[in-house]
Amino acid sequence: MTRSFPLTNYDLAATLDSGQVFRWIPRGAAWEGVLGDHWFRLWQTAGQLHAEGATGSSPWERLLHFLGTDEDLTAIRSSFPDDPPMRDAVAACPGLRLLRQDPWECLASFILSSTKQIVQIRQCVSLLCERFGQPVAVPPGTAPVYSFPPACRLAETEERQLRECKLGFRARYLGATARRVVQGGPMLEEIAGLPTEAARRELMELPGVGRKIADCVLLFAYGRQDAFPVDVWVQRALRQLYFPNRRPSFRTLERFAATHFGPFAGYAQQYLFHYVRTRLGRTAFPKASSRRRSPRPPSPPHEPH
DNA sequence: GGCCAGGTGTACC
DNA sequence: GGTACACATGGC
Repeated sequence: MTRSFPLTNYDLAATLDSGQVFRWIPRGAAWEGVLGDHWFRLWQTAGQLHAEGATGSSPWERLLHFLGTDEDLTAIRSSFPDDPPMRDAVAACPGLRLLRQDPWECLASFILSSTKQIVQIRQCVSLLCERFGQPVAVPPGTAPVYSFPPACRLAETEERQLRECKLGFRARYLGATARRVVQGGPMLEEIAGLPTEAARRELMELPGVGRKIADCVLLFAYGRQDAFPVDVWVQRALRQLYFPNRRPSFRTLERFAATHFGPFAGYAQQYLFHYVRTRLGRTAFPKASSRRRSPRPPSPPHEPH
């Protein structure tokens, strides 16, 4: 059955294709994906979201929670620093949103993400679901889809089988983290109740999870909108947009990000990530050398008017 | 064929 | 506190 919901200030395509999630597939003007054990097809028209479920008992509330349709995006955007880079990034895609994902799926997916392109992460996640997930009900004529395999399923899977999903060296991390999550009982639920810094430390105890992946999980699954993942794209964005003609160290970028972007820094990060990835591209941002010093004395980064 | 990809762990200084 | 390198695989 299909239901419609009011929806404003929301760019569904950009949101589902912005590197937060890896299993939503465009089909014509719609997007198809799985939430838990439920298949959905989503599309939007002026002011409305349309959602088709495979059964009459689809979890609509969960879908809306996942999409974050209740979030006041205007208030969030107005908290951003009023500087040219942020204005450009927001103008490029004003309806970009953060999703509220399942922590395990998000954690496992980002363990696979290290030094992989997003298209390859999608492929790995898809293979994992096909081989170790459960079939999910779909409408007649729709290709079969599968749920994301739970930690207990991956914990008992041999590393060789994980590697066959093209995980490479990440297979060992995924298996080891799955076992830790299973042994830890409700650890992923308990993390939800911790302050952000304590939650980050807990996540970073898991094999294959460093600062960046921990921040992705905090931001994309636990709703910690002050978490600010700094990956290669965000490094490029910060260097080019805020430190042109300089060679800031990674540490400098982290310190800058921690203070510059305000209480919704993670949201600002997603706008910068999407902006640099879709509009500016890779070639505009040569990798900064960590050895060479700046040829000129440092000047303050770009300040608001 | 070389470089790069939503990094992390380890060894070393 | 840092820096260098290995780790798999595929796209461009």
